[in-house]
Amino acid sequence: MPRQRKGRQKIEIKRITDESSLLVAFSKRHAGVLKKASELCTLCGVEMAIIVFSPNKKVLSFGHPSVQAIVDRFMEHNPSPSSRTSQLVLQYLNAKIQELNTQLTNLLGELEAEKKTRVEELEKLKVAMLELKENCGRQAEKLMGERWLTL
Amino acid sequence: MPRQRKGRQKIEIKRITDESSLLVAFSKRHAGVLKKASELCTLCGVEMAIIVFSPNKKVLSFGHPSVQAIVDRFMEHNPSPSSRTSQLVLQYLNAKIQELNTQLTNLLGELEAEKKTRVEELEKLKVAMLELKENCGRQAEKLMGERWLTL
DNA sequence: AACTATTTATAAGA
DNA sequence: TTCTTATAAATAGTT
Repeated sequence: MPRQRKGRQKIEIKRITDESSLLVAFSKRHAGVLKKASELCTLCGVEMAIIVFSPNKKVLSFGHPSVQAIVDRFMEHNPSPSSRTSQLVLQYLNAKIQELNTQLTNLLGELEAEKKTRVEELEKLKVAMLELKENCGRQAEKLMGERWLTL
Repeated sequence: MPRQRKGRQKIEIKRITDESSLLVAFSKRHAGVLKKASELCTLCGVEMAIIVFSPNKKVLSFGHPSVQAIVDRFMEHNPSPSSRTSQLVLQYLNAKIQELNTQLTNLLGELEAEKKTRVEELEKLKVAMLELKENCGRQAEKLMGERWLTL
């Protein structure tokens, strides 16, 4: 090299104000973090995930064996409020369905019983009516027989 | 320093076999990764999270502003199969409940109608029976009247 | 946990 | 974005 250059300088760890320097720094350091992470995984055989929202609002992620696997495992240890809530909602809905099913079964039974009762009542009345009719005829015959005797 | 020491040596990036060396390396490198991550957050103002399952199976995590916030945001972008599934289950259960409610309403209506029909039929038969009874009496009177005339 | 020789990461420049 | 290089920072091996 023809002349001496500055090379790396010590920097203060605070928000970089110049936008383009920030993007360059992000790109380099993000790559650096991922490299260190993958080395950690290989050297120590551990499982881990990194999720980053870049300055351009893009989602960058790293995961060994996969981000999804790690996040899922994490959620088991630390369930989020929202997942707790949907667990509760699920339990509630299941209970509600059981309840409605029970109600339906009971109501169907009641309806069946009602229909059966109706048929039975009609049958009884039919029998009663036939008896009434017969009784009416017998009484008329008896009446007529008595008249003949008194004459 | 009294004598020259070896200092840092280049290592191959492959699983460390000696368990205690592995634990030491994990501890140092894990700290290193978290430091790099926190510098990245400060320098570039980005949000990120790191989740690690240590060799001792403990969950170690870093998050800016919080692991939960980052994971939640990530899940919105990349819903896991399990959360997709529970969304579907939720939809299904809600639909099922609507259906059961409709069935219940219909069944209640049917039961009401059945009861009403039963009452009406009984009423009609009662009226018919009374008519029959009266008719029977009238016919008897008529019969008796005829008899007196022929005598 | 501390030390330090050395490797590795990276800020600045091109 | 990518390469180069001087230098800061991380860390392997040792104590």
